[in-house]
Amino acid sequence: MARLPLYLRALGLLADDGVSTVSSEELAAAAGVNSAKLRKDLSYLGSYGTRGVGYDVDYLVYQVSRELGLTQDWPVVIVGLGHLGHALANYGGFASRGFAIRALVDADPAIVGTEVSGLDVTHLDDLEQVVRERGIAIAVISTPAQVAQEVCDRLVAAGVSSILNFAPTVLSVPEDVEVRKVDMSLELQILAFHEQRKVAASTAEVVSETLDTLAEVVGR
Amino acid sequence: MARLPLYLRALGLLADDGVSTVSSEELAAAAGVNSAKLRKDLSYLGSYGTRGVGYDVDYLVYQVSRELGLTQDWPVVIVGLGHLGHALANYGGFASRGFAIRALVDADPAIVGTEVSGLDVTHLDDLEQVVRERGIAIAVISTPAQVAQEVCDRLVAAGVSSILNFAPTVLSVPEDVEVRKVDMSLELQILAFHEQRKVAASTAEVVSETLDTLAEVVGR
DNA sequence: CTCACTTTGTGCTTACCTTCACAAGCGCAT
DNA sequence: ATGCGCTTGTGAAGGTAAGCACAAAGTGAG
Repeated sequence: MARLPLYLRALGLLADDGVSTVSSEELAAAAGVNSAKLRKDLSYLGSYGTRGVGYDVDYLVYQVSRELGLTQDWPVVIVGLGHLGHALANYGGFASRGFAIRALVDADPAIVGTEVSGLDVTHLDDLEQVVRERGIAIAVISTPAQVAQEVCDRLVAAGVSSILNFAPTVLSVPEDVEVRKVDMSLELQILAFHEQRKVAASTAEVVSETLDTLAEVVGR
Repeated sequence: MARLPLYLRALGLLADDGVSTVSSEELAAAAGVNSAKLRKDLSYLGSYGTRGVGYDVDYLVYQVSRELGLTQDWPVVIVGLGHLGHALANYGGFASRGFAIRALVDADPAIVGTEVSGLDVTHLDDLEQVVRERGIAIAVISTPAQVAQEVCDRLVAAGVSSILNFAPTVLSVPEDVEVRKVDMSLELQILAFHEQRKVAASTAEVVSETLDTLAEVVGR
């Protein structure tokens, strides 16, 4: 389930606060979901709760981590070191959540060879070699959209089977490869859509009120 | 619908290629969705297609943009100028898609007053003032998780009604405020989950094959 | 030991979303 | 003018997920 990481984060915060036991109600509130949904999700992993008491935080953290495959560190390559790639390379949230950035790759000669966040930047030409040598199964694509598909194809050919795509393109991959995409413009456009509807709604309200007033006046 | 931006991007690419008419089948392939779904989504906006022919690309771009509220430029504020905030401020994809970054806000005195991507960085203390003066309705939060809720509350109080949250926290807001979140670790964890299952599946396969072999041997 | 209280795990209903399949409509060739 | 082929728009079926509501199960006090 795609909500497990959310629960895991909430559990981590609780553990940091020294909480040892949590009810589905509390955890659901912390994760922003319905409590029945949370219990159903957790029951899918097995019966790790105690009726009348709740869930043991540490034990649940372990079980959820295990289910998510986070008991080991996954080696990750970041391809494309523009502003976004840099930000991702420097983002501390990865290391603390079971991911180890093991390679940085770019095509720009001005960047290749320099050190970013403690890692040497490798040239795109050596992509396959780096992926194979370092046993990388998960890749992050933060290149321009034009080259994203080509990079993707090469990653897949080199054995990568999970890709996180920040480029605004639809990537086509074999069905045994998992792709998730993050598109910031797209998210903003969805917000604009709702914003637009709010404005339209309030305009309609004003029009409606105006018409009511008119009707009153005419009715007199 | 949350897929309209996806269609819009595909349509933009087609328009750039000089394509004037497109069938639902082609557009669906370009956007990576089912053609029936696409037709139903578009029919919700009205009947803008011609049977036997398809959709006029330019006209459809206009209609979708209108529905998304992208015929005007939305002013946006970015709060938090760490690596990610910088990347967002420099991202060209916003301006070309109907968004104008009008303000950058941070709490770090070392950054306040400097210029990033052609805009002066304002101090967090002046957040409300900037939002009101520049008529900002959409905000991007790229601060550390600890201060995200506080920043969010202040934004809402200042009149912002749509928020794109990059901080790994669940924000609580009044129900008339729309929040969308982008959490990169979360996406990676979902990938790790699938990766994990692939490994588990292939291990199971090996075990199963081994058992088969054993059964054969024993059967002899 | 028993009873009252708490919280999990889950059967069932409801709502939504996806997809198939086809009638209706349009253009073009003859 | 007529018929053929293509594509849209949509009714209906199927599937999936959400949430209510309650039985089962555990705790602790008296």
